[in-house]
Amino acid sequence: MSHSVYSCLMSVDRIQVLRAAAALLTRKATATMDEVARAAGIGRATLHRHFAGRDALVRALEELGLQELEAAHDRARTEEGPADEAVRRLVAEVEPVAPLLSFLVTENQLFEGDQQNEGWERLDARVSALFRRGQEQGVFRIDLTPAWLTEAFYGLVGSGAWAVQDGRVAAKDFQYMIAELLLGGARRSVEK
Amino acid sequence: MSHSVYSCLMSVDRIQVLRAAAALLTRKATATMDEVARAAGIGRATLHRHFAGRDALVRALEELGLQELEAAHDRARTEEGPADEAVRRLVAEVEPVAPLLSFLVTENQLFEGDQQNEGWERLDARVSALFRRGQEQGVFRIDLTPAWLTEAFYGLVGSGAWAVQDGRVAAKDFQYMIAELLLGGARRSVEK
DNA sequence: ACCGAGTGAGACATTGATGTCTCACTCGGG
DNA sequence: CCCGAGTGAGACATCAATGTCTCACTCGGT
Repeated sequence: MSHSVYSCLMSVDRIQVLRAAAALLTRKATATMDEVARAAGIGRATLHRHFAGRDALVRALEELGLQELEAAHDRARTEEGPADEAVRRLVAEVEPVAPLLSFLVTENQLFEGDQQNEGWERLDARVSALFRRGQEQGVFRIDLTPAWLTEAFYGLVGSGAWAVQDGRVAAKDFQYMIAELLLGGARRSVEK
Repeated sequence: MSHSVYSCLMSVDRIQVLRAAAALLTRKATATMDEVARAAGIGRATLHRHFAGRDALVRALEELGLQELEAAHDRARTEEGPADEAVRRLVAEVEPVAPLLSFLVTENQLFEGDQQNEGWERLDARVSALFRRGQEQGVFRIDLTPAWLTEAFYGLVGSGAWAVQDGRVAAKDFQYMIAELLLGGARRSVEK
């Protein structure tokens, strides 16, 4: 019995395999189970022993991503202080999960309504609440709905992840580019 | 011989089939050739007569999307006037192509380097030039690279298309939401 | 040294999409 | 009216990925 209780029903092996899978699928979303197995340094049979099938693998990745995003929110303490600063902290904490997030988002678009993991709703609610809080604080404009700002947040994080991956943006600029555009926009403003 | 010369080597039938395919694949990127055929109201055999295979179909859609995006640029006259107004015009003209654009972008991420259609480079260059022009005019901030602004533009248009499709944003707000966020950001500014 | 759980490699069967082909049918021009 | 190009429906063969199974091997604990 080599299993040991880690985090939440995840053995150490599972987590490592999942990380490798995430790293690969993030770059090549259509990767084969065989490719995933090789990338994780294990045999295809063993991969199947961990995850019943490709579907189960993606679900597990979804679970991992959701956990990490929730953790990012917690660390960023998005309920505290000025909303714009909270957004900056959130972008910073989300950066490591960005590629996985963008994979899951595009993958989710394929789940045409079947049954969405309720984790996304909770996450959406958290991001949305942040923007709403900012509006109530008078820090954010009220003519852009929290729902749209949430959507835009995901979109920009995804775009940023791809831009970095393809070398069109330096990795060190990731946080700045996203936070600045999201908060301040492209237009040059007098107040800075 | 029912073929007639339209636009650019495209018969009328082809265009109509492509439009139907775009409408479907935009919603369900993994749709079967059979589903595409049904959606276009033709038989699978006929679909194959028009497009050698799924690959050829996607390439044709890419070509269609590129043409429409170039046309949108032309109509928006992105080389004229203040850059921020040009961006607004561009967003407005791009709106009808947004779903197709977002499909092609996510699809392109799968073409891992094989051979990219050079049309994208030309398009990127055009968008990028617009932002660079804005910077030179002093209208846009210079600390966000044109490359990133271009990427963010695509990302926001894609996010907007999905948000509208899922009903999270009203279709009539599409242009405003994107242009305002891209230009002015989320933060409430004193100058308005 | 033995033993057994877990593994990797490979051999299958299965499934779903794809591509090709044939064959009636239709519809429009001659 | 007839003819033929183009079509839709369906019958295949093909191919790739998947899922399942077996078998020999390894390595850690005893």
